[in-house]
Amino acid sequence: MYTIREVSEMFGIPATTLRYYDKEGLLPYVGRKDSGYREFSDHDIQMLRVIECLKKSGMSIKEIRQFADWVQMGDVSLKERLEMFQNRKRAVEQQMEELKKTMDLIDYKCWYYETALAAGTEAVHSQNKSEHDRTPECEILLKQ
Amino acid sequence: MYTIREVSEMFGIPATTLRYYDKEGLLPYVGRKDSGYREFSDHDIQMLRVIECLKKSGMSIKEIRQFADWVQMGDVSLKERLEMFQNRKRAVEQQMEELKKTMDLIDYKCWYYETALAAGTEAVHSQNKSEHDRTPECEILLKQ
DNA sequence: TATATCATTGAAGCATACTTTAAAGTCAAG
DNA sequence: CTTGACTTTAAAGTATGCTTCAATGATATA
Repeated sequence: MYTIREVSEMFGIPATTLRYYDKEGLLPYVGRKDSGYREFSDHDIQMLRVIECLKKSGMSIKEIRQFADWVQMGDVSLKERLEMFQNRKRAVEQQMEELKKTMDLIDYKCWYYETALAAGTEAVHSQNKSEHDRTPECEILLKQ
Repeated sequence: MYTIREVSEMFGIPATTLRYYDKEGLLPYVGRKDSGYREFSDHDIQMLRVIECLKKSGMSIKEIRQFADWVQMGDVSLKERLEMFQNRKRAVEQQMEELKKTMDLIDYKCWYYETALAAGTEAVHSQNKSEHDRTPECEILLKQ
C-alpha cells in the first residue's frame, strides 16, 4: 500500500492530479484509511500505468473513464475493452506514421539550415535552383 | 494566390483557425487585397506546412511564433532556427520511443483481452500464475 | 505534546488552442 | 444590380486538463 505522495513520486505525477483522476472516476479501486487518506494498492498502480498508456495513445480523460467503468463491470465488458485496445493500436500506428513524416520535414529543415548557416545566408536555397537537382527528395518533401 | 477558404480546404484547417494563426503572428507574410481579404502565397503555404510539422513535434503556438519571428529577422537568426529544428528532432525521437513503449503495453493488453474473451472470463489471468512461465515478457511489461 | 509535514474537500482559477458571435463589408453569378 | 455566399474584426465563449486556494483534519518525530 502506498500514500498519494509515494505514488506521485513513483510516476512523476502531482498528487493534485492523482486526486483529479480519482474524482473523475479513473481510479475506482483506490481505498481509504480510517483517517480518510487514500491507500493505493498494486492494482491501482497497474491501473495508473494503463491510464498513462491510454493518455499517450491520445485518449481523453472522459474516454479513459469509460474504460474504468468497463473494468468495474467485470467480464461482461471484455469485448468492449478488447476493441478499445485494438482501436488504440491503430491510433498509435497512425501516430507513428505521422511522426515519421514530421521527422522527414525536420530532417530536411536541419539540412536546410546547416547549409544556410555554412553559407552565411538563406539565399543559397533560393538563388540557384540547381541544388534541387542534387537533392530531388527535398522537392518531394516540400510538395508532399 | 489562394483565398482563406482554399487554404482551409487544402489543409483541412478551419478558416477561423487560419485567422487565429495569423493573429498570433504565425503567418507574418500573408498579404491582403484592396478589399482587406487575405491573400495566401505559396510561401505562406510552405509556412503552414512547417507550422503543422512543428505542432506535431509538440511545440505550442507561442513557441512557433518565436520561430516566425526568427524567420522575419532573416539571416541573423539562422543559428537559432537550426538549433530549434535540432531540438525538435530530439523531441520527436523521444516521442517515437515513448510510442513504442505505449505500443508494447497495448499489444500486451490486446493479448490479455483476446485470451480473456476466449476463456469468457478475465480470471484466466489471475487464477493460475503458470501463464507467466509461458509468456515471461508480460511480467517485464507490467513491471517496466 | 508540540509542531512541522502531510492529507482531505469543493470550488474557483488558469493555460492552451481554438470556436462562436455579431455586425459589417466584398464578391460573383444570374 | 441584386442576392447569396464569402470575408473581415474584436470580443466573448468553450473544452480540456489540470492547478490553486482555503479551511480543516491526520501523522510522525523530537
